[in-house]
Amino acid sequence: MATMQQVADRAGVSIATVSFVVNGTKYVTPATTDRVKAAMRELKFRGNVVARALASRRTRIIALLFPTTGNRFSPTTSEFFMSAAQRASERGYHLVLWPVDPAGDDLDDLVSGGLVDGVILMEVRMDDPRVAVLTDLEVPFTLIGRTRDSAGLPFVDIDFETTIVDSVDHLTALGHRRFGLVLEDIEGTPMAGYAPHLRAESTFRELVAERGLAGTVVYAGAGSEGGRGAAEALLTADPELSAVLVMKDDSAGGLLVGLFDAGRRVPEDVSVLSIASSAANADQHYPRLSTMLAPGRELGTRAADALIEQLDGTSADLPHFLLPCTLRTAESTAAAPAR
Amino acid sequence: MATMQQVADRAGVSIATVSFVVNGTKYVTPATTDRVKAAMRELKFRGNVVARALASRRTRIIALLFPTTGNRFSPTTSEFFMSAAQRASERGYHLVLWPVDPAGDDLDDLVSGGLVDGVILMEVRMDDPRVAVLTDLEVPFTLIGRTRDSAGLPFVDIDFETTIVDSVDHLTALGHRRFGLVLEDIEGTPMAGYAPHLRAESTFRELVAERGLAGTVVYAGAGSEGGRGAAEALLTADPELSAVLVMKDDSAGGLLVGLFDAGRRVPEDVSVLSIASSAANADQHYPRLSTMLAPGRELGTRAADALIEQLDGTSADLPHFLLPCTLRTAESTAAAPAR
DNA sequence: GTGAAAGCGCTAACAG
DNA sequence: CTGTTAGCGCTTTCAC
Repeated sequence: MATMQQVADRAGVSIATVSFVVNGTKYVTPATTDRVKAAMRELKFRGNVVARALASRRTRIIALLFPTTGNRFSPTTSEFFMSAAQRASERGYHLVLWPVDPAGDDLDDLVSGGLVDGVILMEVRMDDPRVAVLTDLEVPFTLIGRTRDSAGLPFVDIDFETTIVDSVDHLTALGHRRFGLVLEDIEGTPMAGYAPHLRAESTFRELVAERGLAGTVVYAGAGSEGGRGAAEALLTADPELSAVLVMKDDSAGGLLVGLFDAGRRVPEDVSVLSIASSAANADQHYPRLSTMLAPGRELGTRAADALIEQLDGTSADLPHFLLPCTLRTAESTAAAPAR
Repeated sequence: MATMQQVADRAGVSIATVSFVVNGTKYVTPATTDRVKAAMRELKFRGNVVARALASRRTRIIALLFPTTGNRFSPTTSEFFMSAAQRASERGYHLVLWPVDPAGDDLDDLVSGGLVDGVILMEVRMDDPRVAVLTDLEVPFTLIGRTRDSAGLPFVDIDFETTIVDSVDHLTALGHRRFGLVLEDIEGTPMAGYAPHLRAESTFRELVAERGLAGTVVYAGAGSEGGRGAAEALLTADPELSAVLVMKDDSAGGLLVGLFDAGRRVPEDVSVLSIASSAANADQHYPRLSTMLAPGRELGTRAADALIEQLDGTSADLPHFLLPCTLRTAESTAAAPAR
C-alpha cells in the first residue's frame, strides 16, 4: 500500500502537490499533474481514507440507520436504501446501512469521532429517542419519516395523510361507504410509536368521522394467519363493510383468503387496497392487488440530497418534503385473464 | 468533543495512561484508573474512532457487501445481515451493509486505507470478480456462498446439494416420480452466474437422471405472472408432473395459481415445495407453503465468527461450513382449517 | 505503574 | 504554481 509520500518521491514533487492533484484542491500544471498521476499508477496508490478523514475531519461516508430489532426489511425499506446509496454515490459520498439499537444507545461511539459525516434515520417513531441523541452529538442528520413534532427537523416522508385521503376518495368514488383499516400490531414492541401507523390510523379515523362513513380499525398479527384474523375481526365489527385498506404486506394474502372464507368476493363484494406498499409486493398477488405505491426511490434520493446539501453547505433551508403514495389499480396493467 | 489529551490533563496523568485505561492495554493502578474514568465521565469523552484507526490500523468495523444491482433484499438476505451484525456486535465489532458494484470496481477506495478490517461477501457468483479484487487488496474476507472453486477460500454456505437431495427424497417418499424445478431467470443480468441457482439446477438434473426420475427445469420471470408462466411451461413440458420445487419467493403464489388454473389441486394433485426460503415467506401463503428453510441466522453468525477469528488470529484454519435447509411442511405447524 | 515521544498518512495554511 | 510544516487524536515502544 503505497503512501502519498512515496508517490511524491517517485514523481519528484512534494507531498502537498500530490494531495492537490488527488483532491483537485489547487491548480497544478498539466505537466506535473501527469507525472504525479503516472507515479500513482505505477505505485497503485489508493489513498488512505482514514488518514484523510483524520486530517480533514470528513469521511464522505454517510450512514443510514436501521433498527437492530423490530421492523423487518421491507421492499420499500430496500428502495430507500438502494436509492439513497445511489444518489450518495453520484454526489461523491458512500452510504452504508448501519444496524443500531432503536433506543440510540450505541450511537455515540459510532458517530462521534467523525466516522461518518452525517446520518439518515429511517423507521422513525413519533417520539424517536435517536433524534435527541443525534442532536446532542451534533451530527448532521435527516429523517426519512417524521417525529410528532418535526417542524425544526430536516425530513422527507411519505405523506400518509394525503395517501389515506386519496385512498378513501378513490374508494368512495367507487361507491364504498363502509371501510376497514388493517394495521400491524406493534404495541409493546420496540417499534411501538411507529409514526406511519399512527398517522394513517388517526387520519383514517378523523376522515371517516368527518364524512359520516363507517370505519373499523383492526390490528393484525403476522403473516397469512394475521390477515385471516383481521378479515374475521373486520367483518365481525362491521358485516356490511365493503372496502379495506391494508398497511401490512405480509398479511395482505391472508386478508384476501379470510374475506373469501367469509363469503366475500374480491373485488365484487369487497375492495381491497394495499397502502404504502411496493410494486414487487403487489405483483406477488393474483389478481394483482390494487396498491398505493410508496415513493421509495424518490424519497431515498431526496433524503440523500437533503443530508448532503446540509453537509456541503449547498443549501441553507430545512427540507420538509412530503410525497403521497400513488394509486396503481389491479386492472391498469395486469394482463391477467379472469380466473 | 473532548480529546484524550484533555482527559489526561483533567486527571493529571499523561495521555498514554488514558490510552491504557481506555483500551485495557496495560495495568494501571485502581487509583489512577478511577481518576481517569472520572475525568472521562466529566468531559463526556467518547474517543475518536478515526484517530484510533489511523494509529492502530484497525477500526473494528467489518462490511457486508451487497450488490448495488441485481438481487433484491430477500428475507434470507436480511437474516444474514441481522445475525451477522448481532454476532459482530457481541464480539466487539460493528457490521455495516455496504452497497458495492457487483463487479467489485469501487471496492478499492472503500476497503483500502483500512476503513474496514475485513469484509463478508454475499450473493456470490460462481466466478465472482470481487474475490480477485479482495485478494489483490489483501483484505481479509469470508464468503456467504461459494465460488466455483472455493477450496482455498473461507466460506459458509447453504448446502444446496444436500438440500435438493433432501427435497427430492422427501417428495419421493410421498410417491412422486415426476418433478419440476422453478428458478429465476437471471441470464444476462448482473447476477448471472449466481451460485445457488447453478448448484441447485445441476444437482437437480444429476439427481433425477441418476434415479430415473422425470425432471423439468423452467426459468420464471418476476412476480405472480412469472409463477403462472412457470406453471404453464412446466405442465406443457410434462403434463404428468406431480411435484415442483420452487426457488423463487415472489413467484410461488403465482405458481400455485397457475397450477390451479391448469386444473391441478395443491397438494392433492401436485406437491409444491419452496426451496431455500424463509418462514416469513412461507407464512404469507395459505395454506402455508411447505418450505426448505434457509439457515440464514446460523450462517450469518458463522460468517461473522469466521471473519472475526481471521482478524483476531483466534483460529488458523479455513472455515468451510455448509448447512442444508430444513424441511418445514405446511401441516406441521399450520393451525389453518381446510379451506 | 507512568510518561515522553515518535509516528500513523494525509490536509491545509502559509511561504516563497 | 509548488514546497514546508504544523497538526488531526490516538497507539505504542522505550525509558524512568
